[in-house]
Amino acid sequence: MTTDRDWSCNDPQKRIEWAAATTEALRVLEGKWKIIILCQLFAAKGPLRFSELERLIEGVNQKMLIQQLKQLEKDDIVRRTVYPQVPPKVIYELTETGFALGPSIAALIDWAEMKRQRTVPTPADCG
Amino acid sequence: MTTDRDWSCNDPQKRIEWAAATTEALRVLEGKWKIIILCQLFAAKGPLRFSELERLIEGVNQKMLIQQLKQLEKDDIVRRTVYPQVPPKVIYELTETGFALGPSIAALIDWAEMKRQRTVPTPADCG
DNA sequence: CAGGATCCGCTTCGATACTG
DNA sequence: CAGTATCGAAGCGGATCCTG
Repeated sequence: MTTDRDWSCNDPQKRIEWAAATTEALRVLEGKWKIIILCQLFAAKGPLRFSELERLIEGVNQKMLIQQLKQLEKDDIVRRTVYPQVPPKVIYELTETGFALGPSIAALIDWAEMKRQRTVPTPADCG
Repeated sequence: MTTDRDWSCNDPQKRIEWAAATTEALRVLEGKWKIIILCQLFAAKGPLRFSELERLIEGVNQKMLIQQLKQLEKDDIVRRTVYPQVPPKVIYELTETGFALGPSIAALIDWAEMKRQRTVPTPADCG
């Protein structure tokens, strides 16, 4: 893991520039559902249909899902493929850039799992 | 890396339950500035003062920074320590749970860096 | 099935001004 | 320095109706 990498910088001005550039790059992940969408796409290990995403992501509605997918597509994180048939079929999958997020997503999923195991079996539940 | 881990599940119902639980766990990272804040705290390899965070995170305003930090504190991701002195000094640092996000954060930073290097030197700039 | 368009209320965000 | 208070702007969420 790269946990021990050193991003700090002796030059305060460069440190701020680095921070600004990082902020800018992460801006494409802004949006309430984007990381969750990416988690599901990554965990699926393959393309997902719109309806599958909708079912996997609890609490999202069509409008928001479409909006966030559009932005991810525009930012070249996911690719949208339309099959010209009736009824229509549209699949979403990670682009190369999106797939490069794999390590982050995997680590996030692991973290979520750990957090869940740590918080679910609370002693308070035993009365 | 855990990129080759298998989170998929043969049982569709369990797959949906897993997705819901993951969504729920990731909810604490919702908010426009949280991941960016965590990136900066992680890259700093130590506590940061409020004013330092403010300087490092371009585009954030005091109100949002305070709000997001408060939520992160409530969710036990960051710890807030007040030094009772004049002028006031408050530091923020990762808790154990927050620090456990290290691998994700590190990978996100790497991704941002890669994305930057890939998109900045665009051939279009050469006319 | 996979959207698109619009309206509406709610929540979040952003800018400025002010406080201990 | 590290916050609060306030207010307008933007984003989110739900409902409804429509297209191919």
